[in-house]
Amino acid sequence: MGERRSGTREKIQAVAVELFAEHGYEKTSLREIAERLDVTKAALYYHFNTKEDIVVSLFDDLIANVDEIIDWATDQPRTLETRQEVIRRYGCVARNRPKSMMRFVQESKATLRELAVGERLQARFQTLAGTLHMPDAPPAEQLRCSIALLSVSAAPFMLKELDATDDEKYAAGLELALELVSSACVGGREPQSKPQSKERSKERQSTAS
Amino acid sequence: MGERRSGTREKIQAVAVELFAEHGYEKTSLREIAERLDVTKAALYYHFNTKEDIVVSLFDDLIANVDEIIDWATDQPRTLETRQEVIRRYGCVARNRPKSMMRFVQESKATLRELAVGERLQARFQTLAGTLHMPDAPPAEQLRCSIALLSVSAAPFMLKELDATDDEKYAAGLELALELVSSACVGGREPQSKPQSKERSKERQSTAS
DNA sequence: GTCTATAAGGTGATAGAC
DNA sequence: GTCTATCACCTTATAGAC
Repeated sequence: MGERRSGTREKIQAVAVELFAEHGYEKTSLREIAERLDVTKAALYYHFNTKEDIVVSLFDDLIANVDEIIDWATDQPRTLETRQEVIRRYGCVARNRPKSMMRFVQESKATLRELAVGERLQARFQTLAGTLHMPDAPPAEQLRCSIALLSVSAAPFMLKELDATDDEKYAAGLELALELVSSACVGGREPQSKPQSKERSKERQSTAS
Repeated sequence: MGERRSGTREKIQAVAVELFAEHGYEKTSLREIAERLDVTKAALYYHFNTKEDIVVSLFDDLIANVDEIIDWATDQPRTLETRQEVIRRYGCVARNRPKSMMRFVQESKATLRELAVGERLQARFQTLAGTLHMPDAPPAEQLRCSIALLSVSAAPFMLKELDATDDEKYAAGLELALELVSSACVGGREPQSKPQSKERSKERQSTAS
């Protein structure tokens, strides 16, 4: 289980995700990736069978990590605490990868949709968002949850023009995301006679960063 | 100024934006567009000089409409009312075009970035978001404003899985967007001693749809 | 305005030497 | 593991007839 490999595979992945995020998947040619690594195109084919396989390999552990969050959330009571923890965990997962990865996911959705691994990703995000609200929650509620996930993972490149550190931007995304899931009503209807309403008043500090 | 043309140009645009949004710009070939219209590739080149020109033409009046909102907002006092009106107007602009257009903008950002018209678009959105907060607003505040614009224009395809009409989804996006710009603090610091604080307590009805 | 025919170029991918 | 050389394919775009 040691690093017995030369690490070329990982270098290919790192360069690829960077170029895919910046210029898009289709416009990034294997020639371009190879040139950046000072190898030839053919060398890439020793490590990956196809161009698409590079993308698939990129998202393998992201998907696994999201699945872990989903599994955890499914076993928890649907409380405010749980929703906040889902946001925090997803924020950690997003932060623990190259920034360009979430950027690729967010800014090349049309491409990823064609790639089948994109469908898998999309399904996970859908399910993850589903853990943040009741199944029959109203549209605005469901939208709020999807946007909370976006906020906690996409802040650094949504605030690209802003002069601040990535840390500050991630913190801002987390702050907003927590606010979004906290103002959410738990059930499908207005939260006025539900027993869950006991959780609805103990928050409102930001816990940013 | 009448419709003296055969309308082929408009048909090309309509088909193109649909395919670009669904499969992405690069993966949509001119052959594919032509086939859908039962013409040949060469016919497209009578109406547009290049493939990129089709995209440019697509966004011409969207950009013009956004500019109008920016111009209007610039002349207004930076009040809550103004911010809400910006959201409403942008929501109208987004609704008044094919749904696939905003989808293309949101889901093919990497591609559009390479297309130069994408840079123009992006600059407009940046400026429009800037009208929703003070120049030195904290990161979370700026993020909230960007996300409000996203919410009001992207709800129908962000809620793709949801079983509801587009009208309901647009309404949900508007509701959330208004909430986001309403909970925003006006200045760069906490709103406690600013004179603008008089506007900060007359809202909190949703005015959805 | 639309067609047929074709040019020019880049792409993903493979074969086989080292 | 990486190379050279090559392939088949598809693309955008153009020329010129009708």
